[in-house]
Amino acid sequence: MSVRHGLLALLSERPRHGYELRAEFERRTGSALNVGQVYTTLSRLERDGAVVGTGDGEEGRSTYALTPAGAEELHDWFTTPVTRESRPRDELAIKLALAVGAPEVDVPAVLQAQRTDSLRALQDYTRLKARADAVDDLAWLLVLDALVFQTEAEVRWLDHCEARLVRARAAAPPGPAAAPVRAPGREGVRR
Amino acid sequence: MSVRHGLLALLSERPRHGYELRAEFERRTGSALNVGQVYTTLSRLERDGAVVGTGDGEEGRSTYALTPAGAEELHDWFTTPVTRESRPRDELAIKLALAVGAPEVDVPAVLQAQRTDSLRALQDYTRLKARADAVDDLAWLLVLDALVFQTEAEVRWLDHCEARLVRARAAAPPGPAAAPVRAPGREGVRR
DNA sequence: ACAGCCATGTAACTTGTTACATGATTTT
DNA sequence: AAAATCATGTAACAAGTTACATGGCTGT
Repeated sequence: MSVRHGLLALLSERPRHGYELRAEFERRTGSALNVGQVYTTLSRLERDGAVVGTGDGEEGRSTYALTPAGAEELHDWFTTPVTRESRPRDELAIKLALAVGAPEVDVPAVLQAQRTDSLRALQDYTRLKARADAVDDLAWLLVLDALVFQTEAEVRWLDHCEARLVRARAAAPPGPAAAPVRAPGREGVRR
Repeated sequence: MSVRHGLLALLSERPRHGYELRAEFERRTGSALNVGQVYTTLSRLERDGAVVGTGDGEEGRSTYALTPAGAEELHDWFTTPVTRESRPRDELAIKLALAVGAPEVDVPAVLQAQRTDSLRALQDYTRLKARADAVDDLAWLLVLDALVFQTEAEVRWLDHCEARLVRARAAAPPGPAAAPVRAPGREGVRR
């Protein structure tokens, strides 16, 4: 619900209309946002009593403002940490976890392709950061920092995966050997 | 589409039925999966010709198998890197980016709450890793490594945010001073 | 007999997303 | 005059998620 709460956050500064919300959201978070979604989200927010739309006289250009209920929802968002359980599935981790068990999958190639892409992305972020530093845009700088930190961690993880794979192959190299011990059951990270 | 492709990956090893798919998916990826979603996803896969269900005689227990089309879709998944653009929005980054502009938001408190939660999660993962190491479950180990790397990066980023905030406040401390320069426009990470 | 797990499936709903239709205003 | 951008909205759909209904099998 990043879009929903993001719109609430922008409306907490002052009332705005849809197109402006989209532009501000993209400018500060660097996350593209389809205009259509702004309007669908705004109607849902209005339905839930979190915002009110002031039908500005004629057609077109209706401005939305935060209600007390919306302010409360926003406050809850800011004070509740983002837990791992609340995040969407990590597609890359799932892909690798299932790749090592699937037949006919060249796992090192998968790792290499991913690393190449991540390193390229890292260069882009560094370039963008230099530009963002010049104009002193705090919000966008924080987002870029996050992207850099995450991508660096990803590259390190990919290296780590390769090392683990080498070790695993050394332990039980060719053909169908004795079936490895299976984990009996585990819990904890479950959503 | 992690679930869709994840199911394809499991079916590439051998045909399975729904309940078993759910159990294997959870066991290897540590990502909880509602049984209902397995069945809805399987029917979509069947609709798209990626799997075939063998209506096993009587009611109950129908087994699903990969088709050539499904194998191709799976191959594409494995060979295409996960780009930043294809990932879901980063809720935490968005939250912080908008928090620094919103009035009446205690940003340091937000950072602190998030850090506490992340550090707690980090401890959990370390404990789980010790257990996973013992039973030698490669897939699950890779997933845990990813969680650790990501969470560590997140904590470092939170520290970094705090430092940036301090610097920003030192540069333009109290009341409404001269309006800071606005970024004129920027593009690149857009989806 | 009953609790609990194995197993399959459906209905309803939410969020996110794209594509499209429409028109006003601004720039070239 | 034409092109681009501002601006609002609707329709349709994909993916994920929850809750529910149903029934078989197993262990106590």
